[in-house]
Amino acid sequence: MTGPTRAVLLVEDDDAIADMLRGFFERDGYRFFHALTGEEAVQRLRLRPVSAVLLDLNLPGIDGIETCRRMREFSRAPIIMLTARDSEVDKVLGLEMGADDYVTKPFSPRELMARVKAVLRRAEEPAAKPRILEVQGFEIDGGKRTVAVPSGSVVEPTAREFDLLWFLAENAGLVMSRSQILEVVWGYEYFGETRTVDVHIRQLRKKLQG
Amino acid sequence: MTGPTRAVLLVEDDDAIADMLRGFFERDGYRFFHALTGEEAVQRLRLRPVSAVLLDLNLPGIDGIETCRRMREFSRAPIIMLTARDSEVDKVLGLEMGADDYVTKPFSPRELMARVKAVLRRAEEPAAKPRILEVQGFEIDGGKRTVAVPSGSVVEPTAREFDLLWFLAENAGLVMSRSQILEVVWGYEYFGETRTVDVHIRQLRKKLQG
DNA sequence: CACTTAGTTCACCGGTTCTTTACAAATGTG
DNA sequence: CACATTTGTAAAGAACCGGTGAACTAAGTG
Repeated sequence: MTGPTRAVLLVEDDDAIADMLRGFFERDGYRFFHALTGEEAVQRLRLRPVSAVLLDLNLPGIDGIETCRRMREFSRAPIIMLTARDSEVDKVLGLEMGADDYVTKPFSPRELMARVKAVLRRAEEPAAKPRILEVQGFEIDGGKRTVAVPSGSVVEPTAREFDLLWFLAENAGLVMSRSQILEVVWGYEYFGETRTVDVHIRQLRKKLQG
Repeated sequence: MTGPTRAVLLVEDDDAIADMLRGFFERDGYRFFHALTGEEAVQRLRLRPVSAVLLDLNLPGIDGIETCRRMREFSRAPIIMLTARDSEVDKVLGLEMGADDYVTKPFSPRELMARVKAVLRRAEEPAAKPRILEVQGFEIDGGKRTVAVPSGSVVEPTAREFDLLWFLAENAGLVMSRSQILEVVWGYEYFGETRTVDVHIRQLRKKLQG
């Protein structure tokens, strides 16, 4: 779970389906973007890379296959296609076009999320390793999610606190605005107060001195 | 992966799928053979042994199950079945017939290749060494699938419980999220509730403190 | 069939964590 | 200095999380 927040881009013209999926993904800690058309999706993907694309094949305007092709011109993001049952033709076409997986409608949200996870895992596997950051005498253990402070004692921050510390330590020396921190640590779709950061910082300072 | 070139034999009556898979496998350094019918596949396998057989269940002429049976009469090559969704009957039958794994359609080529690799790996390490993990006074016996607790008594967890314990013990000290645990212990395609993990953990704790 | 066991899901509770808010202190600016 | 802006602190309520009992399903057994 360490590492950057995961984001998915859904390309789907049915708002009801999109809203439903948004719920599931956000509850699971993903950032969720929704594009109504293929053109919009391609444009979005150019602007902000995501961890995976969920691509409905039945789209107004350019269809899913074409969308997939255009995306593949510049992005290697995993693409999961959402297809109607039994459309074998589309399936083969889609896979040739560079899709990574398929889910046939109707699908359960859980199944879809499992596929997304499988795809992400495959993509992330080579790199995934528990790291340890050393900053100013602090040893921040991403595996144990603990911090060894200079005095010798070991602190166990809460989840948010640790994510926050990890982010700051990764970019040690760089000045980060509150909204930058919120974006990365809390997730891009978080609309909370920026002062929340202050409170967590304070909590961290308290825990890390001593 | 030292040794002879890896070769797979696909038994599949759909040329489009076959061509698509050929691309994936050959790009990955496999030799790729394609048979359209069960009879043809059996004959091929007699002539030239392969590292793995990918066997579509829906075949003209003799079906996948029968093909599998005939192959097993003379070959121990790993067989991966390609089945339509929801054909539980076939699945069980296939595994009883001696298949090593199965993949439900539609599948992603990458998923299929991952399965092939897994099967090959298993085949190459014939004697799965029964290991024993020692963590915090617990002796976890992967062969017997039992646990000797510090007090001296020996516990026999259920299958899931043991797999869960084994995974945690292998990564002793590391913090694992529920979804990480689900992915590894339950399997990548598991769609269940994350709280299931809690319940099994509780059960383990109960059994291990004694 | 009744009965057992394993596995999964759910609802609830109590404690922790997170977020917001309000205000004080510090800092910047004319 | 007077004022605005930013930062630190404390407290309180909301939201969340982990532990638990229990219901339920599925599979195996006598």
